[in-house]
Amino acid sequence: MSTDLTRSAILTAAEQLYAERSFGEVSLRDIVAAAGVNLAAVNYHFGSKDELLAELFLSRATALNRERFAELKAAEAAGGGRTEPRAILRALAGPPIRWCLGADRQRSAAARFMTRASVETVPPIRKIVERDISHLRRFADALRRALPERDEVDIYWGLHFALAMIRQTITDSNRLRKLSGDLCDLDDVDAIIERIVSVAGFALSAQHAPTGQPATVSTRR
Amino acid sequence: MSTDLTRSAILTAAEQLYAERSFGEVSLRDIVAAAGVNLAAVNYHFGSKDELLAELFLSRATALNRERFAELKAAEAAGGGRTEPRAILRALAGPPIRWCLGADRQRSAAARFMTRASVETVPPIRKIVERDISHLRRFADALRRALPERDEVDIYWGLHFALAMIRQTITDSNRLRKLSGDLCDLDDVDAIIERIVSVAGFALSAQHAPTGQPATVSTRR
DNA sequence: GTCTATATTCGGATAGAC
DNA sequence: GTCTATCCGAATATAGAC
Repeated sequence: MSTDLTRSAILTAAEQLYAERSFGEVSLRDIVAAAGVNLAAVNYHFGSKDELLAELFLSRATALNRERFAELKAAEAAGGGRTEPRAILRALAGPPIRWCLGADRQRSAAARFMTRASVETVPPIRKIVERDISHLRRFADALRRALPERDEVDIYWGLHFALAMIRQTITDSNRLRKLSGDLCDLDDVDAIIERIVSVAGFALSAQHAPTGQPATVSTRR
Repeated sequence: MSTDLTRSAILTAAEQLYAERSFGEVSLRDIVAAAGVNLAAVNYHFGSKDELLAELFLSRATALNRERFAELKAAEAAGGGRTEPRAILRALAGPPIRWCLGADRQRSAAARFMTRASVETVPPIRKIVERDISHLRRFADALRRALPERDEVDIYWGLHFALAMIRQTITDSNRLRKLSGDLCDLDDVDAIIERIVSVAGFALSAQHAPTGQPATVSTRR
């Protein structure tokens, strides 16, 4: 391990390419060209293309989860007995949105890479993504404890929608910018996070009429 | 043209395979095997793999847009001068969600194929997807007319989030089912559409605090 | 229009020198 | 650990018989 320059050059180059094109469309030759290393180095360091992808994904997923959990724990600690649901949502949405829209280019690539990889059907990724459900469960549990009076179904749908907005904002922020004629400000990262938190919070907390009727709003706090 | 059985067999087989695996992972050999036709038939009928994909995507996108616009026009006609925003959102979310979660297997594959294809980086698709922004603009305009007092920015973000929830529900309904321990009922399609409409309606209509403070809800209707 | 057979390209992986 | 050269399989595309 240690500080292997070749190794990390491959990882960062692969991440940047995978952020914009799918797994099948990026060849090892593309990667080594971008990294400025030799073709054989990939197999030497990682064994195969699949294993390179798996290691990259696992590494980023671990880092993202660490950040999310740190914020979740902080929110739970700050809330004492009853954690604020919006603080939980903020711990979920904050890290990936800040990664994607923040100034750090590598972090931004990492966020886009991860959302792209999460729909990839390649075996090594599927396995890791499925294991990732357990991390979501931590957030679901936190929300259930924070909103014990709510129907569990609303909690899960709210989580589902929160993830939807996070993903869409990571993958399609450019379309939003174009569609809005640059009206939507994608530089104010905190405002975007609050917007997602606000909408997801509504999804969690409001009554959603089964059919036809408009939803009524239960004001909390 | 006419009723070419081979042609349509290829299209439906390709659609079903693309619904579950990405473009690069489905070979022409997979497609012709599933369709029960000869390998050379693809190039004879479509010219190339890319052109097959493009024709398939264009065909489905056209059908989906037709359905969405029919509902949009009906909503606008029913509303007279002032169209109900939720009816507009229903015209956006209803067709794809019904396709995906309804009983028609081919339609379901079509919905999943389209969301998968829309993130594909292959040239023929990119072109069509980008042209698709104009269809979204129709919905954005309808919402602007329906909510003239709202900040345009909220309209665009609401549309963005609506598309996010639609996409996530199409691609990740299984994860939701698993995460919720089968609590979330994915068979009640109308209830799901109403839930999306409800949350997207909130995104459109409520104040989203710039930072920190909880959002306040403006009750409509 | 449909088939078989084949040309051609491309990409992942590896052998073996240094 | 790094390089060159090469192998091998897979997949698209096509030529040409039927």
